[in-house]
Amino acid sequence: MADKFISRPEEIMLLAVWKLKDNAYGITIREFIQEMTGKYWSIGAIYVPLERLEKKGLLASYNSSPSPERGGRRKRLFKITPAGITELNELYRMNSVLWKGYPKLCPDENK
Amino acid sequence: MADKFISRPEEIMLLAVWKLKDNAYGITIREFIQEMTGKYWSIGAIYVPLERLEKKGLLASYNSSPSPERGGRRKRLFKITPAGITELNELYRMNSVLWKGYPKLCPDENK
DNA sequence: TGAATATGTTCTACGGAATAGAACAAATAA
DNA sequence: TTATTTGTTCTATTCCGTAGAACATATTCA
Repeated sequence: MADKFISRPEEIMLLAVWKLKDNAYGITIREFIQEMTGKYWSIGAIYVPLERLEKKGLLASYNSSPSPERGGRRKRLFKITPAGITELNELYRMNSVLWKGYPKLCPDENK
Repeated sequence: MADKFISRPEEIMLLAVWKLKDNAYGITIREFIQEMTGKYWSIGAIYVPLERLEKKGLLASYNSSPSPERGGRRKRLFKITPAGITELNELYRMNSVLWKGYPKLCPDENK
C-alpha cells in the first residue's frame, strides 16, 4: 500500500511522548499509556514499538544525564521529531474524516 | 494483553460498514475506504479483515437476493452487530481521551 | 446455446508488527 | 561488595496486514 498510516499502538505511543514532554521514557510512557487505555501493557509492548518509531524517524532518543534521585540505570528519554508531529497532524485529520457523523453514543438499534 | 482494542484497519472497516448501511459489501466498502483514506487498498486488504471481524462477532454477513442490475455474482452484504457498535463506542471514547488537548494543527516547534 | 463480459468473492502466501517477559545493566545505599 | 532500585535490551511466538491470482456467477449477444 502506498505510504500507510501508522498503527494504533504507534499512534498511542507518539501521543504519549508528545504529552509527556521532557519526561518521556520507558517507564513513564508505560504508566501513562496504561492509564489512558485502562489496559495492561507488557514491557515489550512499549520498547519494541518505540524502537521502530525511532527507526522510522518519528521519535528520537538520548540518554539522560546520570543523576537520578535514587539508584537505577540511566533513562533513555524520547522526543517526538518534526516528522512525528507531521504524522500526528495527518492522523488527526484522518480521524476527523473517519469519525465524522458518528454520534457521541451510538445507540445499538440492532435493527 | 487483556482484551485489546481492535486495529486501525478493523476500525476503518467497522466505520465503513456502519456508514454504508444496507449497501455494505466488498466492492462498495473498498471504494468507500479508498475515498476516506486517499490510499489504495488491495482486495485482500478488504476481505480478509472483514472475515476476521465476522469471526469476532463484530460484523455479520448474508448473501443478497440474486437480482443485481447487470450480471455478476451475488453480493455478500455486511452489517454491524450490537457487539460491533459497542466496540465503536469504546473506540470513540478512547480516541477522545487520547487526543484530548491536541491542537487542530500542531505546530512543529522542533524545540 | 455458448462465448464474451461484467460483477464479486475466495484463497493463500508472505512479511512484518504486536506482545510477552526473562535476562541484563547500572546506579546508589548499607 | 552485596543488596536494592530503576530502567532497558533481547528475542521468540503469534497474529495481523497486505497482495493479487484464481475462482464463481450472473447477464448479454452472436
